[in-house]
Amino acid sequence: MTGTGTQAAEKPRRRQARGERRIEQLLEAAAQVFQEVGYPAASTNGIARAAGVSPGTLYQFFPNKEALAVELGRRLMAELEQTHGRVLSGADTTRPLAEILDTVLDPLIAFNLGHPAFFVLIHGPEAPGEIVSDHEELHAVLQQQITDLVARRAPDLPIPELDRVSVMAFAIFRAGLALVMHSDGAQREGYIVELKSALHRYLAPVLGS
Amino acid sequence: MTGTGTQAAEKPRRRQARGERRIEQLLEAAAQVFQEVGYPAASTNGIARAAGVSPGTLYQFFPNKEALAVELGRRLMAELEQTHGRVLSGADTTRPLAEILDTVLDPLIAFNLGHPAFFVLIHGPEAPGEIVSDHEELHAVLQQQITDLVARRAPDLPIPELDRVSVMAFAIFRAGLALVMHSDGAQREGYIVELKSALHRYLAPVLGS
DNA sequence: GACAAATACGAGCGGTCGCTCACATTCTAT
DNA sequence: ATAGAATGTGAGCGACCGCTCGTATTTGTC
Repeated sequence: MTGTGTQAAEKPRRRQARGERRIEQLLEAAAQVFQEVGYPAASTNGIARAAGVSPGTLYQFFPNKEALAVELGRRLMAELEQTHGRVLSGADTTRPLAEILDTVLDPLIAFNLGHPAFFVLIHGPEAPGEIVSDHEELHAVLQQQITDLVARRAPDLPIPELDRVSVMAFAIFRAGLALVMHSDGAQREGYIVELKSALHRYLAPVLGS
Repeated sequence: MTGTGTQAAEKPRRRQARGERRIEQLLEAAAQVFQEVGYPAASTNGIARAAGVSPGTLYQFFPNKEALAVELGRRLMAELEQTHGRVLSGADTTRPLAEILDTVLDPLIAFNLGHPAFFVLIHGPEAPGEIVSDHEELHAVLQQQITDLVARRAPDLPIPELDRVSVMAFAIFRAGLALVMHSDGAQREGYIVELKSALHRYLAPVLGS
C-alpha cells in the first residue's frame, strides 16, 4: 500500500519536511483550541496564532476550518486504534458482559481523557444546519463498531432492535463520558463506575450477563 | 425578599399592551429560530426579522440575546408545570418504578415534542466559555427536582451516591430524549420505550422495582 | 549560483454578528 | 389638546469571522 505512487497520484503536491512539521503544529494547536472553546467558537486565526504561524500559512495546508477538524479526527481515530488496539472490533464477545465493558470502556475513557479534542469531535456540532459530513463520520464509525459488537454478542437479535439498542448504548456512553470528562479526582472515578453500571444494567437483559 | 405586591419593584418600567404583545411575538420567534438553527447560531437580527420587527425593537424589550433565552426558558418551565402539574415533585414514590417512570417521562417527552425550543435550552450551549448562567439555571432546576425525587424514593441513600445516580439518570434522560426528538413515527416510539427501559434497568437496583 | 517550487507572512476583503442611536410614531394621562 | 412616555425604525458601528492574495523568504535540485 505504501508503494511508489499507487493511490496518492491524484495530488502530486510535493511536501517538504518543514511542511509536514507545520501540519503537526497546526493540528496540535487546533486540538488545543477545540478543547478550550469548542469547535464552533474556535477561530482559524486563533488556531494559527496558537500554532505560531500566520493565517495564510494555515490555509497553505488546510482548505478550510472543517478540513482541520476532519483530519484531526482521522488522526485521533488512527491513534486510538494504534495505542489501544482494535478496542471495539477486537473484543472477545464470549466473555462476561462486565468484562467486555471493562476492556472496551477503559481504553475509550483513557483515550478521551488523554485527548480531550476527541471528545469535542464526537459531540455533535450543535448547529443542525452545519455541513453534515463534519464530525458525522467519526460518529458513524464508532456507532457502527458498537453495533457490530452488539451483533456479535447477540446474533439472533432482530435488526431493528439491534440498531435501537446500539444507538441507545452509544448515547448512554457519550452522556456518561461527558460526566467523566467534566469531573475529576474521586468524583471522576465514581462516574466511571456509574457509567459502567448503567451500560451493564441496560445491556444485560439483551446480551446476557 | 422583594416585599409586598409585585416583585419587580426595582424596574418601574410601565408597559403598554402593545409592548406585552411584542414580547410574546419576540419570544415566539426566538423559540422558532432557536429550534431551527440552535442557540449559538441564532442571530438577534434574525429573531427580530422572524418576529416582523426591527432589531432596535428587540432591544427595547430584551437587553441582550441571553436575556431572550433566559426569559424563554422561564416561560417554558412555567408552562411545563402548569400544563402537566408538578410532574417531578408531585410523583407518588410509593408506586412501582415502571409506573413512576411513565408518569414522569411521558409528560416530559410530550412537552419537549410540543416545545422543541425547550429541548434546545436544556442542552448545554456547547461553548465552555459561555456566560455560565445561560441555560445553566434551567438545567440545575430540573437536576434538583430529579435528585429530590430519587431522595424521596430512597431516603437512606448516602448523599454522594444519591447525587451521582441522579446526575447520571438525568444524563441518560437527556441522551435518550435527543434520540426521541430526532426521530419520528415508529422509530420515535421505539426510542421512548428504549429510554424507559434504560432508566428502569439503571434505577431498579438502587430504587427497587 | 540559478531557478522554481514550497513555505510564510499579514493586511485586508466581504461578510455576519450583537447591539446602538438619532429620530419618527403611537399611546396614555392630564 | 398636549406633553411625555412607550414603542418603533433601520442604517450602521465596531468587532470578529473565515479566508485570500500579493509578496517575501526558504528550500531542494541542477
